[in-house]
Amino acid sequence: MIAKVIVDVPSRQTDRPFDYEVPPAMQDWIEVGSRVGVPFGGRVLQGFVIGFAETAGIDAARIKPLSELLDPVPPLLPDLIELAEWISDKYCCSWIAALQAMVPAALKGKVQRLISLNPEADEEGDGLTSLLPDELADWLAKQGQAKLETLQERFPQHAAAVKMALREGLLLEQASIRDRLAVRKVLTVFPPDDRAAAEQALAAFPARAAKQRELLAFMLERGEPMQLAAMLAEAGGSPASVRSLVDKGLLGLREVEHQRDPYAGREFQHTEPLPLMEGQQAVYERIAASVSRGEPQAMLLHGVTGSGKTEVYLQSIQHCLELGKQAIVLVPEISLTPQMVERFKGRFGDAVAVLHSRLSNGERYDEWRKIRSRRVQVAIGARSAIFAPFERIGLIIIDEEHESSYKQEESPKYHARDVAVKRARQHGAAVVLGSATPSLESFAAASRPPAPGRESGLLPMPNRVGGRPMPPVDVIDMRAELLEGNRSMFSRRLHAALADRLERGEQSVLLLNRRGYSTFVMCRSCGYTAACPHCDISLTYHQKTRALRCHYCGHAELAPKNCPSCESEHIRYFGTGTQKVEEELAKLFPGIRVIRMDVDTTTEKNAHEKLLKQFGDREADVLLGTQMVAKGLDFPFVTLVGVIAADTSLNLPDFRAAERTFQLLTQVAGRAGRHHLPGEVVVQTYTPEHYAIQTAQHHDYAAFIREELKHRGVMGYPPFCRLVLVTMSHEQLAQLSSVSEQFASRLRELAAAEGVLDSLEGGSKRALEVLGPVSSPISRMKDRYRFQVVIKYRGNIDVPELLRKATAPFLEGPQQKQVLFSIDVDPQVIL
DNA sequence: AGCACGCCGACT
DNA sequence: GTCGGCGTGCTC
Repeated sequence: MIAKVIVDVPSRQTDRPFDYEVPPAMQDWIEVGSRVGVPFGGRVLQGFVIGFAETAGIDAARIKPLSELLDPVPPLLPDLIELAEWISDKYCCSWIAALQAMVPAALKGKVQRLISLNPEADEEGDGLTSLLPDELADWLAKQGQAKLETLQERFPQHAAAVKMALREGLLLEQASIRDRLAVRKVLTVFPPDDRAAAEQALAAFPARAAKQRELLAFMLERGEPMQLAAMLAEAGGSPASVRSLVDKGLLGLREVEHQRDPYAGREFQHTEPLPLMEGQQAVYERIAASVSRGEPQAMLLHGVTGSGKTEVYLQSIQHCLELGKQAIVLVPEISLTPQMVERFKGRFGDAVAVLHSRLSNGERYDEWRKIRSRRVQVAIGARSAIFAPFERIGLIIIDEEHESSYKQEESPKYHARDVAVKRARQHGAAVVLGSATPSLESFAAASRPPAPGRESGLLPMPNRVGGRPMPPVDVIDMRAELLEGNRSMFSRRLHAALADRLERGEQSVLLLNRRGYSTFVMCRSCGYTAACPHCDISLTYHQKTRALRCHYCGHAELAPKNCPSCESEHIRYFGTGTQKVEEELAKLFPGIRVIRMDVDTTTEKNAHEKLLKQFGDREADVLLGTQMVAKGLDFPFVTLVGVIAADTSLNLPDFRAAERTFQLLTQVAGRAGRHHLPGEVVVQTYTPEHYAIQTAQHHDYAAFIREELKHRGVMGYPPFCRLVLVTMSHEQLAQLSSVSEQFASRLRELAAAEGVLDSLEGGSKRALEVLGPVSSPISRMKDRYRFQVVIKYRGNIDVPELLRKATAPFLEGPQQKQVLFSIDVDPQVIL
């Protein structure tokens, strides 16, 4: 039997299955999805089995056997192997990158070399064994085998002898894959097996062994195993006293597998399904019916903020579980807050696994294993939770589906929404995309007339729970404020509204809608800005270390006191802006309590949650922050939302700028007046006439979509076409320029040969345009210049295949001199 | 990615 | 004359 294995080497040349012989002993254990150790080019590597064959595709003499099977239960399932192939094809990434994205990092095995004595050495009696230092040989004989590193540490002086012994076969080296982090083991103390004997011994204990006596008595009374650390903390004593009790055979001490549960010991208030409102009920029934049918279907749940989407999710999942199927819930990382987790844990208790980026590798591995071992039926998590290894998925929910964080920016550059649709097709599952502000792509897809006999995929929930009105939105023209002599960053309207909330003891949320979060350095006298010497980008200032750091390559330098260019002292560090707003607030409203949420205040672990909790407990009057305050917060005493400068995101040179602004304004406006107190929203802007702001003001998604679709149609952007961004990079500008030109023209030739090279403005069903090459927005990174080509196309065109053909000639020859190609299918940002 | 095999400079 | 530089190419 031959196993087809993808080896863990991130290189284009090895991105294909390699054939290995399956040793007979492994045959009943190995499956598609198994993780194996394989000999590869003189060393042992990790790989994944993607299939089997009777015979190998190459000369039988070259086939090697698999060296080990790494897990009794394969970490991947055949459907995920198939999905990995689909991802590698669609997103032009290596197979191994796609596979690796599906398993927790803890399973990325490392090679470990084990050294042992060769029992057959010196049978000829040539005396070679005497060359091995006795202390080393004795130690090894006792150990059985040892890690190479341990050997090196212990016998640094015997390097030559060890090398010789390995060469001569006195020592054997065995390479093996060890997980980065296996199951965590905890030293656990066990009460005596023989109670009577222990009690006797206790009575006979010498008086000076008081501590041992005490410990033994403690364990006898407890009668059940206890973690060593916990026991010592509770009963006092030292590990030595435990050790001697163990040596006397009175206590047991063993390593026990410890299951980490980040939510252990936390009580979750159990909740019952709430009665659904009319609008919710209709949507629920549609979803439930779809889950019951078991046919793949994607639906767009378009529900305004506060319409009760989460309750619909919960009951739909309930229905899915009752059918004996599993459910996956994706939420943006930022809204995976304790509030959210609580709602799911409260309804489904221990049937939920939670996967988010704050987990340690070990914790994530444990949550993942709960899924793999069928101990849970619901997985809730960020983007990568779409790969939860369930076997019968009935429902996949993607909350806030318009969020750009569903697109992974590193390879594999997949979009969780598209992967979800593919995975649902494999399982016959329903996909529910939920949003108050659906992406244009999803809206367009859901609005297409349904196939005959099928219902539309659009599920509207236009009303808020309890009939609460949407908060009124005031748009303030900051140009007029300035004309009338108000040079403050707060309009008179916002100032008055804030004063009013303070007086009434209600809370406010202030959003500083700034691009990025970085702080940069500029000289006010000559205009010098600190830039990275390796990248075409400003350095960001880090308060803690007083260092200037490059976000892209990690370059760091000490922040200068004087301008390096003109020696002036007028060098200034420009913060996120939130600091400035905070200062201004303190000046205008003495005694105001402000919680600032930006990169500076949320770098610490759990800082995010802590700050939100403080705000929820009404320890502050104002929550001031960047985009992160816009999402998913639900605080009853928030009655004012202020947006300090709505245009900053509008003016970005990106085709989604208007969409992002509309989404942000709508989301943040939805934070106000969610409960009994009525809310209001104040939006400050320099372009009040812009349709994104106008439509957000009137909570009019339909009007926004109409206008935005018009623009996208004229400009030729999604959803009217699809995009692929190809970025090329090289140290030498001339070489890059030449290759990128050749690549673009080759791409055009290939498209023309396929008969698809055509302006998108023409009426043909299949059309493809190649734009560029042009310099990338970040024109140099890590000492490499960057050029990009954008492909726009519509219709059924195999662009990945086209790209494979187009890049092929540039991937030959010496690799180090090559132009590097990076392909981003459906990019979020092209600028 | 590594590791081995293969052609040209500074050493015993 | 050899040791070793890392360029190039392969890994079932």
